[in-house]
Amino acid sequence: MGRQMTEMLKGTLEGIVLALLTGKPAYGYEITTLLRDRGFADIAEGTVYALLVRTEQKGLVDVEKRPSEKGPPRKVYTLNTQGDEYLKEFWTTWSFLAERLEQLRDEGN
Amino acid sequence: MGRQMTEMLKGTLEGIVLALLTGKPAYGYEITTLLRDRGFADIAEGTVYALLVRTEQKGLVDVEKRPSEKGPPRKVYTLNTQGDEYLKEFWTTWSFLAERLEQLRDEGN
DNA sequence: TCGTCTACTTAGCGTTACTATGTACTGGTA
DNA sequence: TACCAGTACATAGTAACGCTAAGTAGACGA
Repeated sequence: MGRQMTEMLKGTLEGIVLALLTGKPAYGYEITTLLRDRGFADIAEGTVYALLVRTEQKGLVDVEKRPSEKGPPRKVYTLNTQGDEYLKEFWTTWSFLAERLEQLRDEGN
Repeated sequence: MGRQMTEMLKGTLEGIVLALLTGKPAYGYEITTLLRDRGFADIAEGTVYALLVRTEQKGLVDVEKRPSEKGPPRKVYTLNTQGDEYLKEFWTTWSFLAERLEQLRDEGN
């Protein structure tokens, strides 16, 4: 992973994961594959699990343990009301930043 | 400053500052005011100075000391060739991220 | 003299993503 | 049976970055 991308993901990866959870609950391993499918090929598993633990501690997601046919039990994460609220703030913050950056890039010639 | 914004600025603030330097050299204090004018009202001075030190150590900018009429001498930063290269990479990285996020937001309903 | 504006510096902190490694279960195959 | 790949989660240690807070220092007006 490039250094720039690593730093840029700080703060955004959380939003990305929460956005992936809107409407459809998912478990950690599943989320890492979803991320890979979306082009985030180099995000380490450990990163995702640590992030999920944090979001749970912040009370943004509800967790349910379900047996798997293929391995250890899955921890299924569901976005709750607080998480939805938090995600809205995320989009607001991101929009602000994206607008300023777009403007800067346009000026760049 | 919101926690989300603080985290999101990691990685992007550097690009923002380098972008501000394209074409027109500037000194630290000036850059903080430029940032404020652009809506980044809450970015601490210390943050900017530390960032400038880092960019200098990475060899992305050239520095020149010039006397000021109103206080201590200014350290004027100019984007050099390496910095320009780095900024290009920044835009590439950011575009990638912005596209994925835009897509995610669109799906969000 | 005091406060304000200009201008830069730095030590310590919290948060985050990455690296690396480990545990544990299932199923296929040699 | 032994081994390996795939599934699924966990965690200790590290690097990088932005923030807080405090400081130094010069110019200038009240």
